[in-house]
Amino acid sequence: MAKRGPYEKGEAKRTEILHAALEIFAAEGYRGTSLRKVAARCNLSLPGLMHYFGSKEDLLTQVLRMRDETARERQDERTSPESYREIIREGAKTPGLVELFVSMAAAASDPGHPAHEHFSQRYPVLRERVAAFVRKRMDEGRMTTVVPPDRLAVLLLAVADGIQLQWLIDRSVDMEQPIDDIMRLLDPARED
Amino acid sequence: MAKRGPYEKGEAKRTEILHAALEIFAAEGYRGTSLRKVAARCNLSLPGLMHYFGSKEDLLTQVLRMRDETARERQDERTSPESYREIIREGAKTPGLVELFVSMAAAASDPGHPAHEHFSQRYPVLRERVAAFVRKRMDEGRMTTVVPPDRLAVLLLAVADGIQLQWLIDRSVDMEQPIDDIMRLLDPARED
DNA sequence: GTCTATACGACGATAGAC
DNA sequence: GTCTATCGTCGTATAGAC
Repeated sequence: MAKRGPYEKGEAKRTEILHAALEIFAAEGYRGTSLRKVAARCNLSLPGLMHYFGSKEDLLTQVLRMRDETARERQDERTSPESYREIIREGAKTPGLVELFVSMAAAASDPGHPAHEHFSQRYPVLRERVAAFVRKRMDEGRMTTVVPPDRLAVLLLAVADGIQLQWLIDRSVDMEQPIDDIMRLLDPARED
Repeated sequence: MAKRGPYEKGEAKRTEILHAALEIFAAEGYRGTSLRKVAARCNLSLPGLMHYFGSKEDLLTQVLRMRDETARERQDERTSPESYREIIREGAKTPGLVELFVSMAAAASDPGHPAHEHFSQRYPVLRERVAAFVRKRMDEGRMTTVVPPDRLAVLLLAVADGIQLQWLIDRSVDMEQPIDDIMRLLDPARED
């Protein structure tokens, strides 16, 4: 561990590729972006790029994973309507990545897809985190208890994903408003 | 108009192709299904199929359009939580078509995509239909008025789309439960 | 381990004959 | 209206240089 390992250069290149891929897909979208373009950006031949990633889907999966991790780091441990909005606001800046996320999620419905495991793990984790937040709010008396936390978590995640789908088609759709609306509807102190 | 036009056979073949495409994509999913497979099913060469549709995306767009129309016919004019659930229940039988819908929606975020116009028209229509339903419920005093109908429509559609995304990854997710939950949350007569 | 060169099969698309 | 033939590009696989 004292001496730097033999993989130092490789790891750096791997990261460079992931960043380049993220950039290109963010700019040009999922469709019409080829691995050869990504390879060229990294001054690499196509097989040179494939040395690091088993397949295109493998590369894309790791792009999503990296994106997920940086988003989580920024958010730390706290979950709140504000961090919720923050993530959405961040996504609004990069339509290409939202498109990538949605396309990958659809493709990953096949259990054989490399990203299937990623999403299979991701959703339960997100659900549990949201459920924990909901429970806290309930304890504070700031959230209705007519629907149990785990089901409320599914509902809240659905709102976030679904609004992104509508926004992809029509950028004038406000992605934060529905978040505000659902939170207000869940507030027991609201005046009807 | 009295005599049948010269397009009679062509129209029949066109419909046959659309049905074959829908079948194959429902069975094998969006990914990994080629036009050559669809052409073979119709006893046609690839260029023979392309004669009817300008491009693959064009064909897929018309598949979605056809699917949409049959769904609407079944539903008639009435919009209700029950018809809402009915559509979802129908979708649950054909994961391949749900995947197709989601993938197309993502791809159609590009204004140049053939399906962009389809989705651009579809969402406002759906929103208005749901909003009309919401307004009726409000008038009957069976729905909260804290959030205006048009915003509630966006919210309800987001729930429906979002839950499909979660279900694509994890088929054990109940797609009807969140619908029930949100309707309950919107009911002013609910006991908190 | 890192990378280039080359080749393969399949895809969507097009040109032109019949 | 439908075909055969062909094109360019895609993701992928293999051989081998350094």
